[in-house]
Amino acid sequence: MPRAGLTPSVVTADAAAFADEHGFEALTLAALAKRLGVATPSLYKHVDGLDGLRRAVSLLAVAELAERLQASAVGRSGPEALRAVFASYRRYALEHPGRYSSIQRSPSPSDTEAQRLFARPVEVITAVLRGFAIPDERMVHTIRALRSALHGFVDLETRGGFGLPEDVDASFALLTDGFLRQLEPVPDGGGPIGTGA
Amino acid sequence: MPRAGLTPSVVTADAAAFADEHGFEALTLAALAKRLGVATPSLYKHVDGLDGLRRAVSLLAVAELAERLQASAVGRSGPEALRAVFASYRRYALEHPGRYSSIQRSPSPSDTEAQRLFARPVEVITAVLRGFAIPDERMVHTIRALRSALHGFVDLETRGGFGLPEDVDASFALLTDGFLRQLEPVPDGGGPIGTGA
DNA sequence: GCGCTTGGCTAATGTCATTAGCTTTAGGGC
DNA sequence: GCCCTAAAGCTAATGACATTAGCCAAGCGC
Repeated sequence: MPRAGLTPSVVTADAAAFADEHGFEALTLAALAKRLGVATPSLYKHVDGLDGLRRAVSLLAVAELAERLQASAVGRSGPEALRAVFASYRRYALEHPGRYSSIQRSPSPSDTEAQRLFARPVEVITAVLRGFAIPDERMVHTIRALRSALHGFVDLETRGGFGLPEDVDASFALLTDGFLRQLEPVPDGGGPIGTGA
Repeated sequence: MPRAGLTPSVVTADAAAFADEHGFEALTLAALAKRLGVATPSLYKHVDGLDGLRRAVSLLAVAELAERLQASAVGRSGPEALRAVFASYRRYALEHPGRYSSIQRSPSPSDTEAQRLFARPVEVITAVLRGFAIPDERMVHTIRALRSALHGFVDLETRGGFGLPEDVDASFALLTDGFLRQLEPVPDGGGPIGTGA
């Protein structure tokens, strides 16, 4: 019998694709093994059980998300950057609902690798907000408000929490505008957001 | 062997308590049966399997939440009512994380009973927002923004998504203020929110 | 060509959900 | 007070998964 050519990356990537197609809840070792044409226990050679697989998918997802956010902010600043980040955050969740769902379980504090990766999207957001005139003592609250609005909207949308599906784009635009209106933009703040964040 | 005296209500209430203590994910027929001192299959006399149990808990939770929101809005209007609703929404989620978690899976469109109950919290919010000068065409977007902010914050908080646990109250106060600032309150709009909503 | 690492397999165990079918409780009608 | 029946609870059996142990062969390094 020829080898299947699996590696941790291949398994994780396939798991992410499966989660996007069938939901993160439906991601199971048995289902993934079937998809890969392999017996279930074989997966243990590449990932550390179901928990390890879930963790791997969430790390993949959060890294991808951070990358997207970063990319959308590069070369932009202030409101323009914030709009871009909002839009790409939402787009990522809509394109990859299973992956997005996977990052909703916060990693254990002892998992420093995961902690590091999970911090990245927040860092991008923080960097973008530096282009606004936000007093230091309010910064953390503002970041939380931003994350809340963004996550809340996307979570409700991806779960089908909004009754009418038609003008969700308009709702999101209004949310974005509303958030921007709360920030006092610096006339022309720090330059564009670079790669360093 | 004497009877355990179970009923659908008792089973559901205990399931809700279990979910609050151990998380909605951990709610399992086997665990609940053990808690009730009964064999697992016995539960089928009262609830329709695991899915039925989850549904029952979510209906219980969403009804309780609606009641809380309603109660906090009664006798108040405008910003005062909105603040009260924000606060009681968050309090419910913090006091009953398992129940709150249970209402995050939106019911199937064919489940009209669930649809009806799930609409109630939104109706309370809608009633409160009527005390503000919001143009009709913006109402649905505003409701969505409000739900997003509220749900997003509470979801992040209950999942431990905020790094520093200390001044979360301050963050929530800021979120509430920020949202209110976006609404143009009617000088003295429609009276307080009544029981009919 | 040889051997060792390692990917993949089968077998076995344990947990959980679910169904079938039995037993006994306990309340209502007499 | 006594039976009779609906229903509460039980045990047994099945099937999906996750997980562990231990076997075997593929294919790379020499």
